[in-house]
Amino acid sequence: MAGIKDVAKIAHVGVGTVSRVINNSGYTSEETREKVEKAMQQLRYTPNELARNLYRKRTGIIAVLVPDVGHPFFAQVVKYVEIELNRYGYKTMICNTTQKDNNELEYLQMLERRMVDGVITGVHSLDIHEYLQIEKPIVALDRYIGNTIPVVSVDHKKGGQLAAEEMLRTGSRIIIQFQGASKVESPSLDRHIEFEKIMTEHGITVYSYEMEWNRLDTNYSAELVNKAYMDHPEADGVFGTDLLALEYMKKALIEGKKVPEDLKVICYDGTYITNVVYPEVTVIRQPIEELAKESVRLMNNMINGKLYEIRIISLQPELIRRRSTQCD
Amino acid sequence: MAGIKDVAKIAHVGVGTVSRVINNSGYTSEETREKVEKAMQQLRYTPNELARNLYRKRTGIIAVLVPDVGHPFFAQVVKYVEIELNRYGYKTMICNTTQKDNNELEYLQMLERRMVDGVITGVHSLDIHEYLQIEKPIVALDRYIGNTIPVVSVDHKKGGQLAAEEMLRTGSRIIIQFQGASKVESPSLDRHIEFEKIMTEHGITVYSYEMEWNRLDTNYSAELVNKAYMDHPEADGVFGTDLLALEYMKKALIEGKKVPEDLKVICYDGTYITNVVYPEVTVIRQPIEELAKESVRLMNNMINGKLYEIRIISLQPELIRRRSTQCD
DNA sequence: TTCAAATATGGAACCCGTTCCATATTGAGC
DNA sequence: GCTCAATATGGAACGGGTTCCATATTTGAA
Repeated sequence: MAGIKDVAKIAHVGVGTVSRVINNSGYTSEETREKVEKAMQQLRYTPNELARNLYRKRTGIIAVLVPDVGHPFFAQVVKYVEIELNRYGYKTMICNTTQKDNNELEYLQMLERRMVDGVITGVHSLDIHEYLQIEKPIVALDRYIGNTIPVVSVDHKKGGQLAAEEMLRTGSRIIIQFQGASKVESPSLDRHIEFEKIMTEHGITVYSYEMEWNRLDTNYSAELVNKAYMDHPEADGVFGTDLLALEYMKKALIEGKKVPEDLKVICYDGTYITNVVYPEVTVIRQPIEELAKESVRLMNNMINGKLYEIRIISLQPELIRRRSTQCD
Repeated sequence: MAGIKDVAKIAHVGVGTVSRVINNSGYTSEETREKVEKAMQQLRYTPNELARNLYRKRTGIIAVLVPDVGHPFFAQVVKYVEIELNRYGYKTMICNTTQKDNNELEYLQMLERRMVDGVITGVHSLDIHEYLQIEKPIVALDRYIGNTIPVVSVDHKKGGQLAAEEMLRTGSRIIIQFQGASKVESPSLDRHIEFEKIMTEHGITVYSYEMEWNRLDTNYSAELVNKAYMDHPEADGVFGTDLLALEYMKKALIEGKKVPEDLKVICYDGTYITNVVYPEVTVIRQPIEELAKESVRLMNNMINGKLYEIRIISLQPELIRRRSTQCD
């Protein structure tokens, strides 16, 4: 592979001059510039980014950690984060953490090894402790990690409230709720706490089913849904993330229930999969694009030493009312 | 940041010795090793991966190019490719190419700039020409790019045949088909050609609707589906990729049709979204995991200079029959 | 005891760019 | 014609590792 020295030799100039031509920095005469450019073409020279990065102490790569890129919610998150990172000139490295727990640690270490300039993490597996050790740009998506790491999160309490109000409006009496494991401290639990609180205050029964994190495989959710259905076949409302709520709705339809007559459905997340089901479902749409935008903005500020907000940026979820919560 | 020299100084040894301890290479006495390790801990030393990579001329990063990570099919592809790359010790960089066309070129250039060791491409936007210029490890997913670049693809002809046979079995007479733009030479077109061929041979009418690549947004597909439905409301069968076929089914259900009585549905891809709809749909499942495994295996062989198959590895799609093609 | 092989270690050279410093030349202003 | 600034250029030092070579010491077999 041709290096800068080869170019310099062919063009009869010094390496510094070649570098200046490549980077358009310092002074170069038109004549020299042409000689160098000709030599570069002749040798099909491409600068070695690794050498540059070594000197510049940056790679322009941001690692994005998610439990499962295959999951519609995280797929959307990754998509928009990638687009946004790209706008700022960063490359996106991704990491599924579901398979092996220590993956997360591995990627955090890449920060210290200087292979990535920052980490945007949307996972919950690792002990907070590990994060706090690292004094490098880290942004958390929807998770509190100590007081030093900025978090971008959605106002899930509001989301739970929206869902609860909508459910109350429909007059449902017995509701199945699917939520993440409560042992993991995640802002997303707020919606379920709030939902349950409001419902209970109004004398509505809520049965909550917890789903383990890191168990995003289809069989597991199918089993959970079946169990929930069988436990309380009299339920007339369901609230949960897209896949679970829809799977529950499917189960109910198979069992002969009618939606919305016998069962009201509210999906949390509102990813594209909610667009292809019938009857059309009411969703609490998460502001995924904004989540991505904010997290990348924060990341960029951290990297460039600009001021940034340490604490939660609460983005607003939105209720989109459709047929599945229509009454009469 | 502490470097290897600092460690060497603290431990009163040479830099070579420190390097040997870190890499467990060459000879080191137990005593020295301990001194060095102590010094490393004391300084919280972490080797700079960039410097290593510069010397080793590799980064261990593979770029994965897809039109849209948010799309369920590609999300699955990326997921399994990432898992597989991880097994081989590589990191995954992703790139959505939908937004800007030149992104694809940009990532190809990263190969030459040595920021990535290889590219696995699942996109169709760039001129083949650009690819052929590059003498670096490239693996194509489901796309022919010249004679030098290995391709991993699915036996789409077989997929089309499976769909056609199933559709014939149901006795549908007028079928709507959604397919990618025919101007892009993609193996995936084979399924539609084969499907249409077989159906036509049996005197069945097939109306094909082409979807532009790089238009994976929801509105666009909704419009296309509406148009298809309105053009031929008498259709009694639909065949297309998950999202389009399901969206069509939804439209039909809204319009009062019954599935499978009035409309048979076959989804191509069979991603998880087909698991949450009612009625349950028949799918031609693409072997995404195998696709990922094979492409990564090829990539690894290319990188390590082992033998690898240049030509198509045809993986088999699978018909999974469900309610949407049930007759009586 | 002797000598080759094994073990141990330091440090220079290298990977491939970028930047800085030293030096040279040109040109404008007086 | 002289001076200072602007322009131009080469090359050493550097970034932070790895490897190789030279040299020193220890071990084991004869």
